Amino acid sequence: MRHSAAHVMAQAIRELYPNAQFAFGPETDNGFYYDVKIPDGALKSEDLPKIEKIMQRISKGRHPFEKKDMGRNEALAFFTSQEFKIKALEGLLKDEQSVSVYTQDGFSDLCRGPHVEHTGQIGAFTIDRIAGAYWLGDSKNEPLQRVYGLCFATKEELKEYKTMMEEARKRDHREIGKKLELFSFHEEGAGFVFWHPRGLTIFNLLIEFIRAENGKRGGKEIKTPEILSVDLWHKSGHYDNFRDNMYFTTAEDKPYAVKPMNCPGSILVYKDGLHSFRDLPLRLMEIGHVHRFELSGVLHGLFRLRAFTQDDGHIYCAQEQVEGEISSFVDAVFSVYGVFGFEDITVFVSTKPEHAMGSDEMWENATAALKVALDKKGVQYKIKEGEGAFYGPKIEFNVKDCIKRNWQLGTIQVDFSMPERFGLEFVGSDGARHRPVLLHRAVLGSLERFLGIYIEHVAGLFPAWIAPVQAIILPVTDNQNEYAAQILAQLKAQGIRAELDLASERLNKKIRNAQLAKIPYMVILGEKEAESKNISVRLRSGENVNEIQVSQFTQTVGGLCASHSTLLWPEIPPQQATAAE
RNA sequence: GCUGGCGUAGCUCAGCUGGUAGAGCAGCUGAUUUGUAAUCAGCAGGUCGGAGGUUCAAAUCCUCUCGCCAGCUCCA
Repeated sequence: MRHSAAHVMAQAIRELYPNAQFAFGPETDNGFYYDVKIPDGALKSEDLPKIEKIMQRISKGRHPFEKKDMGRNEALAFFTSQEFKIKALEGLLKDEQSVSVYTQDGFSDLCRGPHVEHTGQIGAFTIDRIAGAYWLGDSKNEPLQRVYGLCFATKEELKEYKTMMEEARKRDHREIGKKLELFSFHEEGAGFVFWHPRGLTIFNLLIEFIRAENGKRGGKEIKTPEILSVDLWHKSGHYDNFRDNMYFTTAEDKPYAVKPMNCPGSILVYKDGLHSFRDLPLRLMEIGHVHRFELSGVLHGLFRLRAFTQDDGHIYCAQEQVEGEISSFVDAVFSVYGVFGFEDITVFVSTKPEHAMGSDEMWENATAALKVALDKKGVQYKIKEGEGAFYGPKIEFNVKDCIKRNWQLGTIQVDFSMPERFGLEFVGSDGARHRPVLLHRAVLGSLERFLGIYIEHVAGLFPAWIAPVQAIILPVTDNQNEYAAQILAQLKAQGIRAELDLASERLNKKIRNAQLAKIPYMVILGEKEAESKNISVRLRSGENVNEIQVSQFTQTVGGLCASHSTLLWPEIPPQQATAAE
């Protein structure tokens, strides 16, 4: 349907620009696009509504899509005025005996199909935007204009999608990060994030959380240097495979590299001593800060940085322990994601790529171990053929956020290559030296990216346990300032991250400011509270819990935080995350 | 990196075809002492991203550069 819509769009564009040249026009996840070239001109944004209008007309005409097979030479003759179709026939399709051509309403296009029966079946669509593209996606080739359309079976779905996009725009973590004073970016360091006090509070709480999770599961934390001799990176293979993404520096004429990954450092720690089979599996975790050079055009808020922090881990184990380690890692992933409200998790197993190290037997064993571990747990997964790392197969974990976008987070990879390159060993029960298997794993991946995703997932409405400011105290008048200061001290003494608003403003304004800062608890202190020595609490969700004791508040909040609850108050349903102001 | 768009006060933005900058919010000061989403008034705040150039005159035009945004770097 979407692909058929692309043909209809091409027809509409040809009507506006009769000599338009068409390249490729496939479907996308939510619509379609077509790459076009307008000789001696360009499509303008004013053209989009016109195109859409013509498309509506064509659609209403219910013109049938007719398929015709023709020989390659016949097609070459047929498309003489379409330079890109010729190029396609002479390039990509040069080995084909015959190709197919689809025609609707007098417009013919080279196409493998299939198509819907007639143009009335292309559903609800709209022309979205124009962007730049190149013939075959190579910037050395001729520039084209890519016209994007959205297309869904029904108007309702189209509308739903538009609403979702609007919602996504409002949740943009870059905007929320600015409004909530979490972090900033500066020209002086493109691609590097500057954490502000509130953002760093969240970041540190996240580390604290993941550190505890790792510890619970037998992880031992290490920390390795950020700059290491280039020799090490030659040995690890990063210099050969990853050099373009690395930063280099020199001191005393010796070349160094800033680490883009933590594994070589971890391996040096492992190698610093002899290991018995009794030590395995050895799970070395590292909250590692890595630098990776990325092309300027791909930088994107916290999602794509040039320096970020991984909740990395390297597990050294015997071959027969791999399955068990995978199994417990999967448990960890599901458990951790659940805490953040990511319930919809998709699992992929990526298999041997074209360029790979190690024997087929090794790959088969490792891939089988991954699959068996997942099967035994009853975890459904999909295969990504040939998408594994060059050193081993991997499992990838995707989550769906509350507006149904997919994100890849954790991964666990089996590595036979590094243990070989670095000559890793352990002494087995037989007294002989054996080679351990290395598992690379990360639950959250990049903490920065994870926080970006999480910010958008909750639209900045952090649960109490990770909210940078948990409570703000709002005296109704200056007469309560002194009482408010006492309450502040009490809350802080109980470990609540609290602040006090002493501005000479009305309560309404203070509440508004607190709401905009998305602070979970507003502690309101007026004459009544000062007298009774109680506090009244307004929840961010609008509910009130009036006239309670401070200890009741701190115990309740403490309990909710300890369990990482998403509730703001017991028995009050959690706040629906919306991007509203 | 490439293509296109954008860059004006801390933030969000206005500033027509060139005549050397303006609003709201935030900030500061004062008044007000207020009970569940914006009290009033005053003040202060900008080498218009940066560097060149055209011009009597540049935020406005040109060149370069930096950054941001969208897209591309799979796909008849």
